[in-house]
Amino acid sequence: MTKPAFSRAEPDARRQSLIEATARVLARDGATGASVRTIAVEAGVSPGLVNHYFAGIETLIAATYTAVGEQVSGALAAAVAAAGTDPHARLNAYVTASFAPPIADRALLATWVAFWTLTTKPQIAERHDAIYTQYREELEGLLADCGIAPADRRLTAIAITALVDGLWLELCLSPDSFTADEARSLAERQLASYFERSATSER
Amino acid sequence: MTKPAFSRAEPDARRQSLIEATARVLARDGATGASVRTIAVEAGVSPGLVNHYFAGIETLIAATYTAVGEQVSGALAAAVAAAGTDPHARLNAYVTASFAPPIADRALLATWVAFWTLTTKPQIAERHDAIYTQYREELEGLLADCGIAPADRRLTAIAITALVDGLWLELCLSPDSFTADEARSLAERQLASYFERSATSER
DNA sequence: TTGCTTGTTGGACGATCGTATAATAAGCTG
DNA sequence: CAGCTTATTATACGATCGTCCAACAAGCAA
Repeated sequence: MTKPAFSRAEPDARRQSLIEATARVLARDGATGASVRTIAVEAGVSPGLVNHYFAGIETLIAATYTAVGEQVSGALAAAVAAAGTDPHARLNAYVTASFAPPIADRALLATWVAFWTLTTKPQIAERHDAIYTQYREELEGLLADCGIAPADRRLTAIAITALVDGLWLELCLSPDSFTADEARSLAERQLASYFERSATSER
Repeated sequence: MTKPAFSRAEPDARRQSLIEATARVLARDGATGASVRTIAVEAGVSPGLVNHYFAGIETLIAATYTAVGEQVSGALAAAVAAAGTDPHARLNAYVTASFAPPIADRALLATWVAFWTLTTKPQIAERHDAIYTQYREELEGLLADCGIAPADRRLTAIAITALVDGLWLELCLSPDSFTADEARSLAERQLASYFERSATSER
C-alpha cells in the first residue's frame, strides 16, 4: 500500500488550475519568467502536462488573458452593483474601482504589461481588442444611464477609459508620484466636467 | 594587402551605436527578442563586444531607456518650439504631439512596454521615475505659462499626462478603435475644460 | 619598422527555453 | 480482480540564452 504518486483531475479543472498558475507567475515574474517549467512548478504538475492541455504556451497565455480580463471585469461589475441604483453613483463606482484593490495592484500591472508585450501575436491581439471593446461597451451603458447623448457616448467612453488607464498605469508603476485618492479625485472631476458640458449644451 | 577584418571605434561612439541598435531591436522584437546576440547582429559587431562596453544586458537596456526617453523628450520640445510663442498653442502642441509620428508608433510602444516589463528591477525603475518626473515638470511649466494657478499645476499635469498616455497606449495597441484625430480632439477638449474651470473659479 | 595598448572577435560554458515522446500508473468498467 | 483508457510523469532533444575569456589585430607611439 503506497500513496498515489499523483492524482487525476477533471480536464476542465486542471485547465483552470493551469490558467490560475499562469496568472500567478505572470504577476510575480512578468512575461519573461512565464516559462512552461515555472508554470508547471506553480501548478504542482510536471512540465509535460502543460503541452497536454494547451497547444503551446502562447495558447495558455491567451486563455489566461481572457480569464484575468473576466476577473477584472467582475471586480468592476461588483463595484457597480455595490453602488446601488443611482446612475451617477454607479458610473462613479465603475471609474474609481480602478484605484483600489484588487485592480490597483503592481502585480496586476505586471500581468497586463506581459499581455501587451505579446500583442504582436495575432492570437493575443484579438483577445485585447475583444476585452477592451467590452470594457468600453459597459462604460457606454453606464454613460447612457446618466443621460449622455448617444452621439457622444463612444468618444466619452474612450476618453474616460484612457484617463483611468493612464492614472492606473502610473499609479502602479511609481506609486510615490501621486496617491490613489488623488487619482480618484481627478477621475471624478473629469466625469463632472462631462456632465457640466452636456448640461450647458442642452440649453 | 588584405582589408581590415573590423574597424576600431571611439568608445563613446561604439557605446552610442550599441544603444541605437538596442532601441531598434526593442522596437522590432520587443523585450523578448532583445538578446545580446540579436543586438550584436543589429549593431554589426560580435556578441562579446556588448559585455565589453556594458556590465550586462540590463545596464545596456537602462542606458537605452534614457536615450529613447531623451529622444521622445526632444520630439515633444521640437513640437512646442514649432508652435510659436502663444502659451496655449505651445501647450496644445505638446499634448497633441503624442498622436503623430514619431511618437504615435507601434514600435515605440513596444519599446516602452519592454521598459515597463523591467521596472521590477531598481535600476530601470529609477530611470522611469526620473523620465516621467521630467515630463510632468515640462508640462507644469507650459501650464504655468497658460495661467494655471501654482496649487493646481501638479494634479493638472498628472491628469493630462494620464489622459495622453492612455490615449496613446490604446491608439498604438489597437489603432482601429479610434483615430489619431479623435485622440487629438479629446485631449484638446480636456485642456479646454481645465481653462473653463480655472476661468470661472477666478471670478 | 617594431612594439605596445586595447578594441574586437569567435567560440566555449552551463543554464534554460519550448516541444515531443515513451513509460508509468490512476481510476473507471466489466 | 482483470483490463482498458488516458491523465500524468520523466526525460531527451535542439535551440538559444547571458556570461566569460583567450587569441587576434587595428592603430598609435617610438
